[in-house]
Amino acid sequence: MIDLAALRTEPDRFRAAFAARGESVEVAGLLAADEQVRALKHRAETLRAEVNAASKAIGQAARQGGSAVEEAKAKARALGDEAKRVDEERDAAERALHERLLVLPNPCLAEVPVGKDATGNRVVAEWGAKPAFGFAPKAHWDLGPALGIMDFDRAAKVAGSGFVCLRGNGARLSRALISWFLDVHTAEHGYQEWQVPYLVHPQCMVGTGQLPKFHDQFYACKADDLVLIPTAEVPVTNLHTGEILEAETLPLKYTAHTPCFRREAGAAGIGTRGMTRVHQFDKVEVVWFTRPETSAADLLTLRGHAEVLLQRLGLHYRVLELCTGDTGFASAHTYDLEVWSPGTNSWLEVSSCSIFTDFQARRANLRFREKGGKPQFLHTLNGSALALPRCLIALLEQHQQADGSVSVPAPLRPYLGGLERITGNAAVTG
RNA sequence: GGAAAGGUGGCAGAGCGGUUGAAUGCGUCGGUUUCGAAAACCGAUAUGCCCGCAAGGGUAUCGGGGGUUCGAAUCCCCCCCUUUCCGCCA
Repeated sequence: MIDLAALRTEPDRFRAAFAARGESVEVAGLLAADEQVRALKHRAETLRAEVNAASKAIGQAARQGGSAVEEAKAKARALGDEAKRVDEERDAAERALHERLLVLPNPCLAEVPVGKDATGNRVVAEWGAKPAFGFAPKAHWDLGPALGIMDFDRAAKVAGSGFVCLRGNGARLSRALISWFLDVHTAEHGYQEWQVPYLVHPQCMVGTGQLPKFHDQFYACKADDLVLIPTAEVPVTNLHTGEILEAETLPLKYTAHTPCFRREAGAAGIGTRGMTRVHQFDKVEVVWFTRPETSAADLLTLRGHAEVLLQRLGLHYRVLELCTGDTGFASAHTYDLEVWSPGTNSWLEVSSCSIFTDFQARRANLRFREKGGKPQFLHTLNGSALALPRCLIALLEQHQQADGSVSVPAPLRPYLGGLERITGNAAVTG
């Protein structure tokens, strides 16, 4: 959520920021509504002060056995009714304004390139090179089933389209990636590992920015008023809701592996073959709660934590800096990591690293305090490190061999009992 | 799911219709004392919003929401959470 006080003092900055995102926002209307709310608030509080003073006087008079008590009560009652009426008016106006604020996106940082859509994104780094094959590389939807490690048909049987089963060494490889990611983050990058709920209160989704605007993008359990998380970002970012953290504890760096559930409404048909876009996938996420002064630099550090994983897996990838028109609703600056998929001849997003400035902190009420200072909103950052299915796709496709087998990158071998190569497993291909 | 007991400031824990934003203790911070420290003593110590240059003032908040009342942490209703017991169960 944006800072209303800031909107008041520099409306033009916000106008420009919204325009850069391609959003038309009626700033003047917002300011007028804000003005109205403030006026109502002032009136309501003034009236309430009068009621409180009258009540206090009645209490004193009653104790002294005054005679005018009944008369004073009637007067106070009338005053109280008026105060209540104005307060209800104030409440309605305040709610309406709040709803309008909740659908406003976060202004992007000044250095973010201005652009209309994905075509305005810039490639800012590229690592490795496209692997050269002496044969026609296969796509994972051929490779996986042939190796008996991926099963789309049976997933469809139990859950419909948009799901995948991993099997045997496929399942084990996925588990190895998760464990290795978490181990690197906790042992080398200073993160603390969490296991968190996969079902959360809708309010958490407001905190991170998915609600109220993107309500059709995730699964909801209406009977229990809970939603399935679309990313670990949601439960992890909301962990410290309502708390005031001591400044010296920052940055808090958390990592969590969770499944992620996404309806992908409206995405049917585009790039949905195989497991590039599925309704359920695993992901290791990293989240920072940090100070405003360091957050911009922290984003690069966080991005590095995701990149090093791809490097050690020997996977060719590139880094995209998203332009204003393609940056997500809550983010102020985003880098996407895209890994090369030779089988589909395309780049696949395996990580999105973002700084949210104080946007989520305002929504989720995340604050910190310097010693002796006032509480202030902290900054949140997060990134995938990394998303499993697309890592798996790139790994299989980039490391595939002429005979259809796949070589296992060295860091993962200890997690696979020393396995160096995945070959067809006759025992489970039935 | 059933029964019971609870949810009060950073923590512990009083308060159960009238200057109670809330006793007391602990913790924390500042001061006195000390060569220094401990102890002791003195003082300070919630958050949001509004008005104000400030000092300060106002308002709201005692799990959440509604109600009764001139006035609610205190009374009533609904919901949530915690603990214990029973049931069920990985």
